[in-house]
Amino acid sequence: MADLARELNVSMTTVSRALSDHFSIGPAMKQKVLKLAKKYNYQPNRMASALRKGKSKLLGIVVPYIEGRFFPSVVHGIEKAASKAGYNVIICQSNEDVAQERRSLDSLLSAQVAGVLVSLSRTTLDYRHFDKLRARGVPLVYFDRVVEGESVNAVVLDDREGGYLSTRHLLDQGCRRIAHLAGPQHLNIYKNRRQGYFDALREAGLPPDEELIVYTDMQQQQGAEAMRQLLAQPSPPDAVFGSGDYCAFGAMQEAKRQGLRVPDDLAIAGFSNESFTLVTEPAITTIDQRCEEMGQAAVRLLLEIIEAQGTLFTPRQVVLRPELLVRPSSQRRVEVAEAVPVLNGRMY
Amino acid sequence: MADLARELNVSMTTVSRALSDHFSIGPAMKQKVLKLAKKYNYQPNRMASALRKGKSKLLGIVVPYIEGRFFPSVVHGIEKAASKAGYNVIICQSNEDVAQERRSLDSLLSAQVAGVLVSLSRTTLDYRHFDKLRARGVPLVYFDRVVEGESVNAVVLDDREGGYLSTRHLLDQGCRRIAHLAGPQHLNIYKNRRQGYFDALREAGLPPDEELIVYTDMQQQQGAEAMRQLLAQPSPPDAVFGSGDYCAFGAMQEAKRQGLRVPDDLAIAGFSNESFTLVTEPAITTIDQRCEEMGQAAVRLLLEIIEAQGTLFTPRQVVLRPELLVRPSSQRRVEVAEAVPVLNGRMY
DNA sequence: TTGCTTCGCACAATCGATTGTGTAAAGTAA
DNA sequence: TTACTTTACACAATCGATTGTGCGAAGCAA
Repeated sequence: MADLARELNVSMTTVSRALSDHFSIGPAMKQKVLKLAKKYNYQPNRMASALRKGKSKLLGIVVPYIEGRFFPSVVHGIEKAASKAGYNVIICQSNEDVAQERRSLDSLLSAQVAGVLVSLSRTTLDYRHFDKLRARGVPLVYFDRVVEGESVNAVVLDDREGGYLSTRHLLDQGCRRIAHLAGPQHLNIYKNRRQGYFDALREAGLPPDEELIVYTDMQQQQGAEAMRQLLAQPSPPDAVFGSGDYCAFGAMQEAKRQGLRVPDDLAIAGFSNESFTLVTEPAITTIDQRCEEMGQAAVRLLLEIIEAQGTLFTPRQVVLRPELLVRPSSQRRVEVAEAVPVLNGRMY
Repeated sequence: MADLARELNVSMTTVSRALSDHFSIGPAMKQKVLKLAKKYNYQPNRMASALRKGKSKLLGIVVPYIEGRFFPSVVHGIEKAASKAGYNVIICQSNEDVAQERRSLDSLLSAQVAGVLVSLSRTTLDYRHFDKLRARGVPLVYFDRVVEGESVNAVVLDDREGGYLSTRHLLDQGCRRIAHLAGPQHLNIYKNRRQGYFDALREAGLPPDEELIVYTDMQQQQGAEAMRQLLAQPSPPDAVFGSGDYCAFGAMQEAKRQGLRVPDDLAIAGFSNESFTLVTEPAITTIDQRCEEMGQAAVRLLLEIIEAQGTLFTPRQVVLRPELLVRPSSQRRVEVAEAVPVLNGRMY
């Protein structure tokens, strides 16, 4: 910037203000500065700017990990929306570990991020480390795995609705003994999926049966294990709603291994729309989580808060509607033309 | 920092030097400063530090996208290694578009990153925009999709070896007319996979047959289309080596649709170890790309260059060995016990 | 005690951009 | 022409941490 100022025989003040379109700079001068800046391909030092202004153009993300289908897609959406708004994103993985989550937050704070997007680690039971953000005036938006309540900003999928839609669909297929593979209940998402399951059953006049609910850590093996358990019961289920695709798949494998036909003897539905659900045989009915929209919605909300800095901002919770994807693993009633499944993931 | 200095009745100089363990500060004072810093939970402003020192603790990543299996896993490895070394990573997506790749670089430069990791966009044919990095003294390491040559730092999978291993394996299974679904040849990875295919054929004394090579954009549909084309030939192939899992899967679907048995009538091998390859029927033989190792290796190399700043650093190319994963889609000879496939992806 | 080295710390400039305040010059109204 | 407003820009302080230089005090040998 000093070079530009020298060459134009003006002060750095003028250059700075010309570049930021300040009213006190004449249009002629603005043009000259802009042209020269382009000529020299001038790029402002954002650190210096951030230091002086106290606000950077950086957003922080803290996710449990960047693998599988869900988080990468959300991050994809976040980065897309953020870069469109002129922000860069710093990404941190908590690896499902509170301590690392805490460290990530510290790291983001010292990097002077303008705001933070968080999806809680599985081991986070105490939320005090997030207070530091508030104390420093750094806006926070949770997504997917959130702290529940009216006082936080959050973007979530309506997991209850997802659980409801899946269970309702299984009921519609004529299933009456629907088992549920539940996930860790301290995470809002799994709790809500289970709630949706309950709601659909109640609506159908079926009493919930604790025998039909198995708590798992969502892994494929545990799904298989749960299935063994369920099939050993005197009156085994005629359908399974898994809180995740991996455990649903494990359950399906075990059922097939034991000679059951899917969906005729046992209908199966999962959750998350993992890409592999499309290529299993049969393809697994699942719930799409609107990953990319979730990322974009989270960024929109965060930027809104950032722009409202100073003003009081009433915390808001954005709820996205899940989409039920009906596939052969649960389709008992309607005989559909066998569609060739097309993976819409990225090829490589 | 000013607060600490005031409370201890020393200068900020002393505080700063005590915290960075400078020799000119006495051990007693160091202890006092450290203790007070801990008490007040002091966190240095990394922007200010970076501004003064001219070097930040930020690394930039530019990838085509963050979806599918490959890039998220690499990014996962990068973030893991970087955070262990005290760095944060800023992530940018080029969306397979040169213009956006260019913008991403500018953005990272103005964020004053200490180094950049790049995987080229599919549309990048001209590499001049990377010169700006060199001009500004910002180290650059390419990974996977690289600019070829001895003069750049790069971490790649030995794609040629991968292609060789796959083709060799198919030959070992008794296949003699092995088709190849090739990818865009201006990307090193696809060119090399094809080269490995050629090498294996030559080694086996088989002349390459242009009729058996179909150029695709790696999508599932194009794989199916290619298969139709190949099966319509007078002497159709008895095996297919796809440059990617998606197109290999497309090919397999089409073959099955036309009544061929896999692997008996047609053996199939893909590339990338996409998670879905484990659950197709039959599961698809593929090549694991060592995604996470690639990310970690790239960070190691980049940090080495950063630390060697000033010193002359001879560009280095790191080559990772691919791993052939033999699965039923290509296993003609040996009858193996049917293993239950276990997805080791992240559940959700 | 003198002279010299070493230790421990402070002063002040610096990184690059921003911004409140001050001030000429130009323009306007009376 | 005088008085006043507006325009266009410069000065200098500032954000928070770092660092070359300088200086007093303590330690040591002679």
